[in-house]
Amino acid sequence: MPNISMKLLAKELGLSLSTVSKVFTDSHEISEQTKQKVLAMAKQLNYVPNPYASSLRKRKSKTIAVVLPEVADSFFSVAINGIESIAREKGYHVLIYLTHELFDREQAILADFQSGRVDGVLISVSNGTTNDSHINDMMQRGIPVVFFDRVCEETATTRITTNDRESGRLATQHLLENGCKRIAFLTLSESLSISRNRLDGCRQALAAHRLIFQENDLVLCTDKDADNRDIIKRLLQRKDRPDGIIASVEKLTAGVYLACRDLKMVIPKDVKVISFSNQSTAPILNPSLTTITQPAFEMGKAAAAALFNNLKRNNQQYKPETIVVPSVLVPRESTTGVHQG
Amino acid sequence: MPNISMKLLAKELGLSLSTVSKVFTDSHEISEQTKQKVLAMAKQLNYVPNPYASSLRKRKSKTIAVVLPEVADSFFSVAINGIESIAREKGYHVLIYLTHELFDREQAILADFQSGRVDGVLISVSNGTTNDSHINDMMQRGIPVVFFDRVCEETATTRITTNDRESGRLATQHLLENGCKRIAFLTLSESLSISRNRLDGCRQALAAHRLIFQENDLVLCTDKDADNRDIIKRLLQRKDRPDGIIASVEKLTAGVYLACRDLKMVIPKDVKVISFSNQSTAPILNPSLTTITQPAFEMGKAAAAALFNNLKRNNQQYKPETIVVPSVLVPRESTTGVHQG
DNA sequence: AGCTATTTCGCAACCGGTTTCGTAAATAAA
DNA sequence: TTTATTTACGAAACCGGTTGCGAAATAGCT
Repeated sequence: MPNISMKLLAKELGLSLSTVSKVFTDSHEISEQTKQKVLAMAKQLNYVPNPYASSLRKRKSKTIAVVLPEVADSFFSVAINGIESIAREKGYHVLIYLTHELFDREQAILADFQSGRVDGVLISVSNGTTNDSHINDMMQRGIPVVFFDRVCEETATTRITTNDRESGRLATQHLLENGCKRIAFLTLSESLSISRNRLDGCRQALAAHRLIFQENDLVLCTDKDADNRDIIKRLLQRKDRPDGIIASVEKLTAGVYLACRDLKMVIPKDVKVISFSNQSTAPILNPSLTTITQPAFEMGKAAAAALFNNLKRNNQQYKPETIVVPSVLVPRESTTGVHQG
Repeated sequence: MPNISMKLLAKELGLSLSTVSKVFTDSHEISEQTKQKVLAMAKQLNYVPNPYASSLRKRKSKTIAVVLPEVADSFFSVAINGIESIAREKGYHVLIYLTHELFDREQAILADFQSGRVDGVLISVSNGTTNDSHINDMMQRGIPVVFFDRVCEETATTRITTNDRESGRLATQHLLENGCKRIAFLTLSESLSISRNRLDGCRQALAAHRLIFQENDLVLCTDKDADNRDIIKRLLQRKDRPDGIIASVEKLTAGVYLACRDLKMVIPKDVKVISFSNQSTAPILNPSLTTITQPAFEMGKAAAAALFNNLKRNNQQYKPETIVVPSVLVPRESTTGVHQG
């Protein structure tokens, strides 16, 4: 049995195809009476209109794409929830794509969107993204793009970020206030906007305390946990070792804890640790982990909401506005030594 | 400027629309020479065929749906990676939908798929799913469905699970071998297949040791962390309190650790803890957490692979096969007291 | 009643590819 | 050279809705 089409529905009702179609677009041309009749029959036959036929004619897909580096990180997991929640509200569908931090894959994914597959794109750029021409191509084709979390700052469109610089500042200040004299900053990338901004904030805070950031305290880690553990161990074995560590991404936390364990160093006595993290296990780590927690769900929602705004006014000119959803610093034992609820 | 269409491309080349189309389907009817010419021009003009026009005519969307309870859990996050990796390999696109554990939302989502939006469905059923008629509807329409992780055992289609029962047995046995006399089993749902199976395994292991499971040692938790903390505290304050706890889902772990902290009970001395979890922080918890780790990535891949198999042979009859990807028990301090790497 | 305005619906073109079929030219077989 | 095949391409129908426009039916008005 072929899926029932609108044509079939029309024949069943003794109406024309166009009349039935107009019922579904809720056209004023159709009387309330026949609308009811059609809707009733549709429900009875379990009819669902073919979205692709509609997309073809209307040149709208009612679909957005979410392009992410990966979903291993708990930030993106939660962000997806936020995105999905408002997409569903608007009756949109969500396609998901992973770049695995590869620039060429990111380009290939966006290139496919030239086809009209999606009406808009939400993107958190990959680690290796060096330019934004693929993004601009999208927008020139009339497909709005909204950045979230990992943004391209030069690109003229809406950006949703958290207050990365401010958070970096706060994290550093928090360490200093808890007695740290020398702070190391762990990062995965020097090019990513969020990393740069967090580091900038760190530098600012140090400067405010008349300290300057030593360049060898900027530690570039890899995406392999085992390597990071070694890298951090070496950091902690230096004679001028830091007494405070900022892990600028969630996945570096484990390396710090394990390195300390290996070296029999005690957090926070020997070294204090603060991490940019959304992990729900932060309170039950030992010691519990002081975190800068990003508002992942809210950022997801804000990003989707902004995209739908840009979708509505379909001019090609989007204002390069940056919406900032602030992170919160949650102090715990790893910096304060103080145990709390 | 309208997006360039195949018709435009054809005109540009002085060829007919159908000829150009046949180039893209790599038809034998077209000479190698003109194929090259068309492809070259297509690349030059940056032409990407409209997927919806193609879907409409071919009655294939090259798209699959992934229906999940939520992505807050790290299991699903990683599973998505597995799914996406093989979908991309096959040239398929991935739509994602969240049920938020609501049965009616799950039904509504699947009902939409009657439209032909997707060629196949990967689903992990919601907590509240009580029957499988919506799944069967899908399959009768010729849309294959593959379960993963949270399956419906009665439904006649492919299922990807981990060895839940065996793992429940192993977890229990592990606790017993480490000296536990009385074991509590924390769960979120009594209806979910995975919970039931894990519990069954637990019962089996106890029986093998000539112990029987006390019904009040089955503790039903909620999805609110604060409540769970209290529930677990009450459990640990009973005079016949357990000396071993199995958390059958990841998100219950925090409750156990916090409850113990509140009561000044020491893991593993006072109570040993094992958790079904994929959290990367397990090794750095204090004490480090013994886990049963599900092979999330492999399950995602297996599920997608199975779906594509069912997609290929497009008969409506799918064999109700269950593919089991085994979990691994990683012993750590929370049960053994022994510190390791 | 006569005439215009409004409501309600059907016809047909259209969205952008896909595919069947027909045909002219090129090649092979007789 | 004639006939049978094969090769290479174009015309047109089609997938399943959407929409502009025209026409019939009804309502409103003098």
